[in-house]
Amino acid sequence: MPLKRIADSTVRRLSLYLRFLEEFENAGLTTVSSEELAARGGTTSAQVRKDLSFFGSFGKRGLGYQVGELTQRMRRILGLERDWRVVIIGVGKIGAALAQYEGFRQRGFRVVGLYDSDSAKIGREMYDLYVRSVDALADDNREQPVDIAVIAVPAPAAQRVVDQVVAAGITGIMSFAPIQLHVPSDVTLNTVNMAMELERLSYALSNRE
Amino acid sequence: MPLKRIADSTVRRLSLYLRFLEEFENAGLTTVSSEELAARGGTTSAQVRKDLSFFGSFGKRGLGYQVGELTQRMRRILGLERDWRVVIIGVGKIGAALAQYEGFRQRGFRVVGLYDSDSAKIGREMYDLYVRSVDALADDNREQPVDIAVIAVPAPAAQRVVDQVVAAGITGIMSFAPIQLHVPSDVTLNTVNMAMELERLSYALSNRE
DNA sequence: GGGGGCTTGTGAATTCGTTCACAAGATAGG
DNA sequence: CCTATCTTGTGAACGAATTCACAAGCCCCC
Ligand SMILES: NC(=O)c1ccc[n+]([C@@H]2O[C@H](COP(=O)([O-])OP(=O)(O)OC[C@H]3O[C@@H](n4cnc5c(N)ncnc54)[C@H](O)[C@@H]3O)[C@@H](O)[C@H]2O)c1
Ligand SMILES: NC(=O)c1ccc[n+]([C@@H]2O[C@H](COP(=O)([O-])OP(=O)(O)OC[C@H]3O[C@@H](n4cnc5c(N)ncnc54)[C@H](O)[C@@H]3O)[C@@H](O)[C@H]2O)c1
Repeated sequence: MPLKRIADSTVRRLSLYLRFLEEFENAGLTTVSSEELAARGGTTSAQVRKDLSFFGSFGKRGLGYQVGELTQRMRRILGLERDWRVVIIGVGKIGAALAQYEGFRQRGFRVVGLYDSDSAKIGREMYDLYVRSVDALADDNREQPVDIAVIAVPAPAAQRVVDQVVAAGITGIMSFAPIQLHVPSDVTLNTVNMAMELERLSYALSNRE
Repeated sequence: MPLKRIADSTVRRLSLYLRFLEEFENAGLTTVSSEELAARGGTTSAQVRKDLSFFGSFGKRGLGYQVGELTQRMRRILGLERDWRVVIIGVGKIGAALAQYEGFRQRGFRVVGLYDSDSAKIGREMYDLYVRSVDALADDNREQPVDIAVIAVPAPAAQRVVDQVVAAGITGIMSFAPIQLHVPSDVTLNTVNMAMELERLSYALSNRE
């Protein structure tokens, strides 16, 4: 739908707007202005309107936006009207936390598989799923396609695991390993690098006024 | 040291460069060019040189950069030459994963305290520390100042906890709660919002080619 | 010691993202 | 029906970040 490439910063804000809209919806409000949305998100009303304008024109001049309708539109734009089938690879400390995380399921990200290379874990039931060997991934994906693989293995193993995921035919990857990963251009990769986030904080704290 | 405000994107890249430099150091290389650094990080050599130029001029024309020296400089710039005292508030699934995470300590982020509001957890020893009540935070901080508080409590409790952290006099906060938090301007807040990251992935997958 | 080959450091040009500012609609009230 | 008020949607202006392009410096070798 969008005519030109949408900036990453815009997509992040859409995600925020959606959260605020859901709050407004829960609070029983039926209409909201760009000004009110902006106040919540620490941005400006012009920014909100510009962000939305890339995707169409959803409001009524003089009135604002219908909360229910805009919520629906945001969901569609972000691809949240469907369920996403997610597998977690590496059921260690962070993998286990993610497997149990309710916030994922709430947004339609369903964890449908856990994979590990540790034979002590393979075959065990954890969080209502049986942990499987990474070697089974390609076959499993053929049987029931997976949309997103979450990588939660130690950094030195991450590139190899990503290669296996790609070879299995999975085209969406979210990684928590603090390294730069390489994937073919038809695979979408998103890395959450907590080490980098902490270093960013360290920089900010070290260089205050 | 930097003459003007440094862009967030620049700081993120510095953090990447540091990681690559450490790899080069471990591999025994003594010298590196902006071209080589760029290749690793998926950026351009001009970008690398521009990023570094905000902080000084660290290379030798015709030769490149001394790996050891540049590593040192990066550490100093990012504020990683010292140890940071970190407390984790909310010892649930993600809080526990973070408390055990080696990647933090390796970079000088030392977890020195765990806090929770659950009386079943308070007083228990977990990961070599005794879990304490959040009410003790202000006193504890007076005794031994804390640099960074990691917020790992449920979203509805997060703003209240942040207010307690701020009241206790801690001025660096890293939050994992998927909501917009508000802090006074002398407190530095950094939020890692995994829900947003997943939605970003959802958007990208829904709008490919 | 001078020339050739590299690579840095940085203004200038360009691209990208945000903010401004206002015409175009919409509503409400007299 | 006309006016006052409100808020959207969007070109245009502005500002920030990236990329270009090249002079300046360094090393090596002949
Ligand atoms: N623990 C945290 O809070 C945290 C925070 C940020 C980032 N991370 C990153 O997440 C990743 C995992 O960290 P962790 O603390 O959960 O480590 P962990 O050691 O607790 O868990 C790693 C898991 O991956 C499995 N594994 C190892 N190699 C594998 C392979 N080739 N294929 C499949 N599974 C494999 C191990 O058996 C183990 O179960 C690391 O890259 C780490 O840097 C962790
Ligand atoms: N689990 C994950 O993988 C994950 C991923 C991303 C974000 N998060 C976010 O991290 C936060 C924690 O998630 P979780 O899954 O670890 O939840 P959890 O329920 O496992 O843990 C929450 C902990 O916080 C404690 N707590 C609650 N209120 C408190 C208060 N007022 N003061 C101090 N402690 C308090 C609870 O006792 C519990 O120990 C949530 O905001 C969640 O959205 C979790």
